[in-house]
Amino acid sequence: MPEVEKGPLGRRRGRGARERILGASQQLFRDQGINRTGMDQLCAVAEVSKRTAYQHFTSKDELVAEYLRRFDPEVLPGVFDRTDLTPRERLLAAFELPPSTPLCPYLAAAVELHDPQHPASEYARDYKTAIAARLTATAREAGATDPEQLGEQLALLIDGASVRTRVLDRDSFPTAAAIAAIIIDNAIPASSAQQPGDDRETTAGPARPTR
Amino acid sequence: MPEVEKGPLGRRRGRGARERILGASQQLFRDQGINRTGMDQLCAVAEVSKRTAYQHFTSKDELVAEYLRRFDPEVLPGVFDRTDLTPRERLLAAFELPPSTPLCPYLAAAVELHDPQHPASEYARDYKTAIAARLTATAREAGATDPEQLGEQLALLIDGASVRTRVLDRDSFPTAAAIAAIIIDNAIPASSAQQPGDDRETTAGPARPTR
DNA sequence: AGTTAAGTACACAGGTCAGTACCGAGGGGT
DNA sequence: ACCCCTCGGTACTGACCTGTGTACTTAACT
Repeated sequence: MPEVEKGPLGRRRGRGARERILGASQQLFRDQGINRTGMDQLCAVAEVSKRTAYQHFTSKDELVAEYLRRFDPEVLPGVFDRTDLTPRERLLAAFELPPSTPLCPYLAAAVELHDPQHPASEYARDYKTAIAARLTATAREAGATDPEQLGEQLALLIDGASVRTRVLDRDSFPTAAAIAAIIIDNAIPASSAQQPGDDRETTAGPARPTR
Repeated sequence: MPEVEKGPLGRRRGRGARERILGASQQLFRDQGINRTGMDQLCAVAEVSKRTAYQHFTSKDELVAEYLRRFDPEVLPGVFDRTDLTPRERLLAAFELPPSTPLCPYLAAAVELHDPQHPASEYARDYKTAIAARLTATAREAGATDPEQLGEQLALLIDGASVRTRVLDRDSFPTAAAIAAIIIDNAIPASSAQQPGDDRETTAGPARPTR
């Protein structure tokens, strides 16, 4: 029989059922979407019995919320901690995502669930606000005259690139990065704390890869 | 009983079942999403029997595809026909949508269906490409040095504003319009008839009307 | 050892959804 | 008046999905 391996020594698939469930959620929700992924299939992939799953998460909704909470310490936030980059470079680095990035899971969840009251939707809103705040802080660091505005604008560019990449099935982040380079330079008076006029040449590097 | 009115004179709700079905689709798919709208509810709202619905559309998938096809002659395309505006004004007018605009149905469908092979997904791709082409044409008319790039960029801004408005529950089109104003001026040489390559001074001028 | 927490297997309740079958009835054109 | 097309109502099938109940097995801790 296709028993995976729960022999007398294989400790029966281990003790960390919760981790395996969340791992399977990341894979399946990303590949198939939330609504099209049933708990049966999820448990099969996680190699966990359904009973166990519902002992860890009282409902699928709760699992979805926890699944989103799992992305917090990864993805974009890593960009803001790179002290080897100037603030301006950090703002642009947010657009250099690996080509396999599918669709921001928060956007996907908000659209799929279609219920602003759903805990996952509210958490998505919080996350988006937090990302914009991070961008705003970095924009302020970079010397933007209106950091709030620039942060919000950059956040919009990221979301636009993410959703457009999905719909067109073609990487749209270079296009967004080109826009970002323009509005960043436009939002910083002359040069916040450097020699004036010398940001023209630097943009030619990472700001040109449009499409 | 709450019979709506199909009395001996109420002509039984008329002959146009197909129109009522599509009308109900627009309302329900917009308000509840595609996946969360069942055919039973849809038929009830359309005041149409299920039998009739499946005589007009062989499946729900086909209905969804037809529902998307219905948006063609409306929404954005109306902007491009406004001859009372200059090309540049027409590009900006694309961001002045009524505040009740929920989420581009093509984006919603592509995310909800989660299947690039679905006819509706392919049609969404075609539509997005067509919109970008329209923007590109207008950008060329406005004298942009790289109309393809500007058209693609503006399309990304529209989609970003649309999806972000949904997720944040707050109108993001003004933010997108501010970005659009900057990149449009940045992409048009000086006043649409000068030598390219010198986009330095033009960016500071009318690129401020943000939120 | 023995106890307890965690996990397993499997069946099943209860609901929803897409799609169909059957029959009846109205309405419009000719 | 005729016929035929369209629409209505309703019950139904089969699939799938979330969530639960029950009895059993294993790992870890003391």
